[in-house]
Amino acid sequence: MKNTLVHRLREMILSGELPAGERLTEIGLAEKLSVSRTPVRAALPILAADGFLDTVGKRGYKVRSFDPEQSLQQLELRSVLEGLAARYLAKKGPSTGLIKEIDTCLAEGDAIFSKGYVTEDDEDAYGEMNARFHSLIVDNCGSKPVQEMLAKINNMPFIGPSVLVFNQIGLERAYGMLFRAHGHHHTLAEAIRLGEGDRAEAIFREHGNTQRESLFSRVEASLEERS
Amino acid sequence: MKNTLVHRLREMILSGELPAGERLTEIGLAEKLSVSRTPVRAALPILAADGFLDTVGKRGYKVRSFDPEQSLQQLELRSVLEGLAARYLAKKGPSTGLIKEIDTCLAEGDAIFSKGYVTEDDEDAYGEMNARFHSLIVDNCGSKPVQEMLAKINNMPFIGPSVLVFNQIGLERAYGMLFRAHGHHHTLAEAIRLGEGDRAEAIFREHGNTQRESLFSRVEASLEERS
DNA sequence: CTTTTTATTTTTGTATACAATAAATATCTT
DNA sequence: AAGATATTTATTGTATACAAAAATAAAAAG
Repeated sequence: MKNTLVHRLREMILSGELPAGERLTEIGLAEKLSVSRTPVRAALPILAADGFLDTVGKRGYKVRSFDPEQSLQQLELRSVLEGLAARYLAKKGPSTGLIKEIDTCLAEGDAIFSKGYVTEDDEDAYGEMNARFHSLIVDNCGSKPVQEMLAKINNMPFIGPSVLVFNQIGLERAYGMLFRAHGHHHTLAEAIRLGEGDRAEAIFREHGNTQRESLFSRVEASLEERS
Repeated sequence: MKNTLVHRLREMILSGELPAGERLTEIGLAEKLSVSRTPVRAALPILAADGFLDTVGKRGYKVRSFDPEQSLQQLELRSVLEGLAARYLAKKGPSTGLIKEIDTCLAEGDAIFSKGYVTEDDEDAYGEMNARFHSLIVDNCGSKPVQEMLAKINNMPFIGPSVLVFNQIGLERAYGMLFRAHGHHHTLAEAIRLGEGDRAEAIFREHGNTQRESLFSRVEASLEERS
């Protein structure tokens, strides 16, 4: 993304500087950000389309309130779409180059878990690999509409890959969770190789439950933080 | 929608006045439409987000080329999401009021097909009822993310409910197609009533194939038209 | 005192001017 | 003449002024 202003506003919303429910006027934001109305006018519809803002009547926007239930639904939606992508990929059959890249991801994960525990550094490495693995599936599924939808979902608040951080839940718990998720990666890769579309889709849907667990932890942590 | 300019541009794209691949500059469009750059500047990102335009580099947009394959993928994506909505609805159980509204749709459809044939007027009535039926499922599925995604898909070119018109394929063929689709509605309603989420989802996915057939016909017709 | 109408204020919609940047062309050096 | 560099041109980014519309407040009528 190039537009720096939508990023600034995203951060302000996620950090709570712009609290949920707050009404946003072009003039007010322009003054607060020391720019003219024109760029904020360009940024607001984008943020609304990304799910950060709600339109209030036909006049202006307000910060969308954070709804944990809705975040879970977003997460599930992503799993469904990724499942569909996996089905497509299994159906058409992955290229040999793609299989190699997938195997690289699997090997990296195996290396991490072979120790029997995970460190904080491992989490970063796993997160990077995990994102790459998912991208491999989605980018090669052959359906641009699915890709674009997933890109939008990944831009939505609270569920993008970047927030799947595990450092708030304890390393022991993270180990089990990540290990299980990595197991899904293995079985998914197998299903794709074998051309088993139904199975690939089912695995990815179940895979989402792992992420859901992580989000629950995150919500709990953020709630404790505010008390 | 309020923004009349995006509508005008949509029409110009769909009608071919702005041919696929054409580069769009703010100043050029502003002159052609006799407005200033400001409103077109607001409209272009919206059209891009809706899938009518592609970004060319970091500088401007071009009209996205019409790809039949991609339209089919969009259609399938919609079926998958509607299937998910149907699953949700079946899982949580529909309210009695909702069941009544669904039954009303079913009865309207039955009345249309009881004659054994369809007229052009019937097509309008069926189309209206069909849209209402689908809305009932989606609006009551309980997942705002799914609803918003479907709203976006319905805004995309060539697959919105409004283009599911059948007057180009002959009334005999339309009868069979619509009758089959209506049968899906019946079985779907039953699955929802019985709380059979898996079945509801499967039916709606299959339901999409009917629409796919209609789109094929439409594409053929539009290709013949241009020759 | 309530309701309707009118005036005021707030906020968004549009137009235009200017600045910044990327693309294209021309110029210069070797 | 080829490549690199400067200059020009085209196009988007930003700021500001003004117009239109909507919300709010005030005033008048019943």
